[in-house]
Amino acid sequence: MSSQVEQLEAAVKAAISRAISTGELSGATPDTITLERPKNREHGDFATSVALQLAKAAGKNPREIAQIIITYLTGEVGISQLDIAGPGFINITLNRASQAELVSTIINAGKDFGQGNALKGVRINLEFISANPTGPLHLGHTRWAAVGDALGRVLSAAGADVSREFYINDRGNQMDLFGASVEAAALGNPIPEDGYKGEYILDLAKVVVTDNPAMTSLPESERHRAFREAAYAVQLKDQQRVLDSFGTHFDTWFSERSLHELGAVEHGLEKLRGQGHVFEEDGAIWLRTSDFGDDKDRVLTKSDGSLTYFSSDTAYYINKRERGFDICIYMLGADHHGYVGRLKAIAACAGDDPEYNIDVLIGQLVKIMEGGQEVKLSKRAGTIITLEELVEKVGVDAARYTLIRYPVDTPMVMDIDVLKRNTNENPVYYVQYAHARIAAVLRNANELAISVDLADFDSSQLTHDRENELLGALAEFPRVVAGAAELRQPHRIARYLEDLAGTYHGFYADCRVLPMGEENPTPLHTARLLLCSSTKIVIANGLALLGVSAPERM
RNA sequence: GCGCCUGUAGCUCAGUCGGAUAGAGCACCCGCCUUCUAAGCGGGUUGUCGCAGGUUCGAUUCCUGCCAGGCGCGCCA
Repeated sequence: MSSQVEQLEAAVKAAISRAISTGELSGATPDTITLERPKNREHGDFATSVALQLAKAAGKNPREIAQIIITYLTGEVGISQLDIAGPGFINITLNRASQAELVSTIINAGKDFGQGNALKGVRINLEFISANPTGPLHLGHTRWAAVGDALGRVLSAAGADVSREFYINDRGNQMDLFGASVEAAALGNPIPEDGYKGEYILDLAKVVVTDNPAMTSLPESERHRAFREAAYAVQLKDQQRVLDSFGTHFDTWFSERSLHELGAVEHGLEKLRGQGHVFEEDGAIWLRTSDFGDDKDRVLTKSDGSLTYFSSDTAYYINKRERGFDICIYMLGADHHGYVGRLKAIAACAGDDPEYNIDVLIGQLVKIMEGGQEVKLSKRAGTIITLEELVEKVGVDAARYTLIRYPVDTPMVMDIDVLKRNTNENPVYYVQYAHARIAAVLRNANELAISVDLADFDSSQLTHDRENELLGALAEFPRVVAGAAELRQPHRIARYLEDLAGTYHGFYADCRVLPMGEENPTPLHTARLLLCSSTKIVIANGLALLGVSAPERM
């Protein structure tokens, strides 16, 4: 079923085409018509500036063009009024009753309202967080834990086939250092100079030794390995537990080691060789990424024969593509933005289109305030804030919502004190409150035995300005979801929900929903209840896209 | 030096695939609960959209240069 907006767009396009075919307009019909919801309500339900855009090609005054379009648009189903305003805007006012049919659409669709097919058939690999399994997840990972998960939900809602992936960097020096640190802690030895010194290392050591008391008496070479593997397993499990309780779930936990064990690195190298971008120099094997915009070429195999981290990256990308993903999305922190060029170059070197097959999102860093002071984060000093601590302080909903509501390219500051408050400074409550409020109204209606049956819905009852405004906001939802998916910006969902909640609160203040006192239920009561019900669905669907709960009571 | 991001109200930030009077929350002032959740609603005050040019009917939005802040530029992982 096409949405109201799509129908309107088609109608405007058709009107222009007809005007062109009769010779009243010259030029071509634009591919897309932009319809926007005017900020000023006197400008109708929708407005379009096509007439202004066509002015040049048509060689006519924009207002004249608008007039011509209007003559062909008059009489379209659902349109009640057409006006020309300002330099040549066409303001469209919809027939209220036809707009109110949206209520039926939403209620019939239920959880599916907002789902679209803009990305239908597209297989997307969404990789985020991808932390080393050498410590707890901290604030730096938290933004992606929330935003990445929300983006996954949004992309799915737009019809994409999404797989969320966590790449485990379980190979290399860092792992050995990590193992050695835990081992030293268990044996009561000093932690190695450049090892891991957080307090959690001591806790890990205890857990590992408790689980395997015999481990400390193994021969040194075996002991080394045993500690590393045991600590790795415990730490990874801990990360998985924390993410699970945060509501962020992965389809695949992909181990870097497994990439090597499967021979994917050699396979990737062969594939790149076949594409002709691999060369040898100074005893090392290089990928000529500079052919595709990277600053410099990158080493795959060092002159001592060992593999670079970059070689894993290339192998991993090729592996993803061979698993059938069309688009690989990478979500990286700002401190890794220097990787964008080489990641894109990998795709190009593999013969792919770096503009389509790979999409790198860079998230600016998150600062945290507590007690009016910025909390300085330093791994070395041991002042890290973990995801788990943040959730303990402010709760999952507030943490997720706050992290998602800002575009990721804005550096953000989380104020712990504000997030603990149940006030409007904490917009998640504003949105959730609207949902709980509607739930209360619906419960009361149920007690009063007022019909909320769509069969009793009379759309012509909804004539109040507030009702119209609310309907307009509800109608926007599918576009917002599609836009958030296309632009990879889940924060748009949050902003929309805040706007919708505000519109609902305004409606609630001015439009009594339930009968008062001895008053008998009328069709207006039923119509308004159904309007409430559809608003509740949209808020719940929106919050679900963010992984935030929609409470029935607050 | 090169590259990426940011600069919008007193504060924290939206908005910008070019559009009609630039928005929200907080803060400050004033109203609204003897009937649905006041975690709410309504009203008032606040801006050289970093600076300077350019593109055009129209620029906060696009282009160029500059200024300021953050981050990054390894045969590290």
